[in-house]
Amino acid sequence: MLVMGIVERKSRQKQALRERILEAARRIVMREGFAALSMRKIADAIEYSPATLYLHFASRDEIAQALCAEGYAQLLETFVPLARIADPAERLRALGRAYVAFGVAHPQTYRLIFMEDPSYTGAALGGMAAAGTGVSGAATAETGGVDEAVAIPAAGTAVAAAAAGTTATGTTAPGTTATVSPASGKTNLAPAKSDDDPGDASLRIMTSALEELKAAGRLSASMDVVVWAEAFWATLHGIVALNLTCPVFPTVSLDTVVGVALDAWLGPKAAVHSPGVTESSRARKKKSADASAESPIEPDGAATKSQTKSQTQSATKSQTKPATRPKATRA
Amino acid sequence: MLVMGIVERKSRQKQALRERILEAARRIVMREGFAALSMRKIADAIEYSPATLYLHFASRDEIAQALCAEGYAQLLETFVPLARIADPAERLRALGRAYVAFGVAHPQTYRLIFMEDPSYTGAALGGMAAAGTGVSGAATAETGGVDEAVAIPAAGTAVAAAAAGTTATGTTAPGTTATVSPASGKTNLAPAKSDDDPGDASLRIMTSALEELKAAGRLSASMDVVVWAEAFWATLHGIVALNLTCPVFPTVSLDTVVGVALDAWLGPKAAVHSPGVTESSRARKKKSADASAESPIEPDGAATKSQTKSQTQSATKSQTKPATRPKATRA
DNA sequence: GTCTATAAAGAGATAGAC
DNA sequence: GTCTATCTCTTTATAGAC
Repeated sequence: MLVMGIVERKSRQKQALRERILEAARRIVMREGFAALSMRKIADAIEYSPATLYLHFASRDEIAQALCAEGYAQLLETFVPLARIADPAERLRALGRAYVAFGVAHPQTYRLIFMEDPSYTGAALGGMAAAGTGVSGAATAETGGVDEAVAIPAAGTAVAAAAAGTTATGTTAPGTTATVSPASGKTNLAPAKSDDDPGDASLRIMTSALEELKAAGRLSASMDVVVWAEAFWATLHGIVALNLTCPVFPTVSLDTVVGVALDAWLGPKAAVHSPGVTESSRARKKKSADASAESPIEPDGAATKSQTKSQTQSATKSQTKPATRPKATRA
Repeated sequence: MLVMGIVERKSRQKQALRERILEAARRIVMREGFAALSMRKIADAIEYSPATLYLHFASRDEIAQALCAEGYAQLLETFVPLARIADPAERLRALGRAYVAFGVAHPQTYRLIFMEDPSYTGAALGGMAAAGTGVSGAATAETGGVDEAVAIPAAGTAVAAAAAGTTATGTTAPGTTATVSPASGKTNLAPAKSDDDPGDASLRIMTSALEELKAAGRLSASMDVVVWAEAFWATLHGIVALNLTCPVFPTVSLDTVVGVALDAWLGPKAAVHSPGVTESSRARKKKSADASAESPIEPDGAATKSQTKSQTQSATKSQTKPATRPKATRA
């Protein structure tokens, strides 16, 4: 039974190196963007030869997907505490603000998981995919189809599991699925929702809030929850994405834009109907940026926005078109 | 005076080749994505040597920016006819739908101009940049700052100019600024709005509609037009961007999501207040996808969505990580 | 398990002949 | 103006010695 221990030690060592690889990869992505991630750079960073990496990951892509999984878990994590907010509308507001704050705080991570490659983005959204399996037919337009009747306990379980396995800095959770294929290994993996998928869990947090909103009569009964949720998400994503890509996007403060968007979807604080409002309460105006506690945050490691811009840019290009830089050689 | 003619002929020939280069580049981008664009590929396509390209463009980047300018003009073009819609709310709805339709119909073009590189995205948005010059301070939060008082004729002029020089298929307009630096050569280029900038023109179309809306009392008087416009844009961008990047994004029909989003911002057809509604008219529900005339469109050249997905993906990777593909060699 | 060395492919950009 | 030839540099991934 001694060999057992040796085997385990070796296994631990192997795991440890795997961690180091991911850690280095994560740092590179955060500093220089995903496009600048190369096997060589990782190898240099951990002071191993490139060949060694292939003993732990079959390809660069597999590393990328592992990073994505981390990113999703990290995002989900920021949602978890907010799921306890009693009022569903306020909960959705908080989720929205947290979502944007996350994107702005971790631009490269956000880019990686939501703006880079469809296969990366799709990896953690298996649940949605399974539900709305078709491409864009008028399939689930009725009112159900997806997880209309999800109970919050289910979401809570999944959330807790995902959150537990992930540290605050985003280290890979042992239980987190790193590759795509063996999706769960926990419950059924083929047909419906994979149940411990971060994307799914987030979706459930949102839809359950929406269900409550609807049940409370604050959302038009005729509104399809899924449609609303997707449009709402798109709005948030648009704000983040533009902010990351368009140099001049929020001409005004980001908080202000987010506030207006939340008002548009949830009403200026009071009761909600279609996505409408009771027109009385507009004493708030654009001062809706009161929850500014979570907005001025340190970016991934890239400093403030204008810096992030040029930095990201040069970094990106240094890999998209890595070659030559002959001016440095020549001039 | 004969030499003049010869000079002109040569100049025409040079221009023609420049066109051919851009045309080839455009085709490559549309088919395989921007990441797959390389000088060699262009050279092969037009059957010239790579070196020749450098007589017309200083770098790959310059070609990319020329393509961006085309893309912006192309997008602006789709807006022009809609600027004549009388009702400002309906006009904004139409603009929104057209925007999304454009993004879906020309995924690679949209990616290039709005999702790729901040410098590309920023190139055509000089007007906005000039106005809100700072990065994100609470600068223009008051109510003006940008072009609050723009008249529609001004926009009309710029629009006409841009539209005239650009054919339906998106061929480079002779008058269109290809490089970044010589922004206009027409009016003042340094301080304020460059006036013939597509991004600016589009912005003006939108803000003027908003001004009318506000003047008609259908938009809360306290609402900052610029903020509203930016949030509205973000929503549309989010819908397009998610659709292009997230394999399963619109679980339901894209039109439905767009319709709900438009309702959220403009109200379900009737009068508008904050971004609210009169709660009466909800006989429409999600049947708001009546203007579906412009939605089922042929994509850039990439077929339907699911195909676009995998295709884009492999194409993208074929340049981001172009090397090796040794399985093909080996297996 | 880890390394060295290298294959195989591609990129952007330039020098200099014609 | 155009091409050939080349430089410099990058990448992923593997083979085989240790």
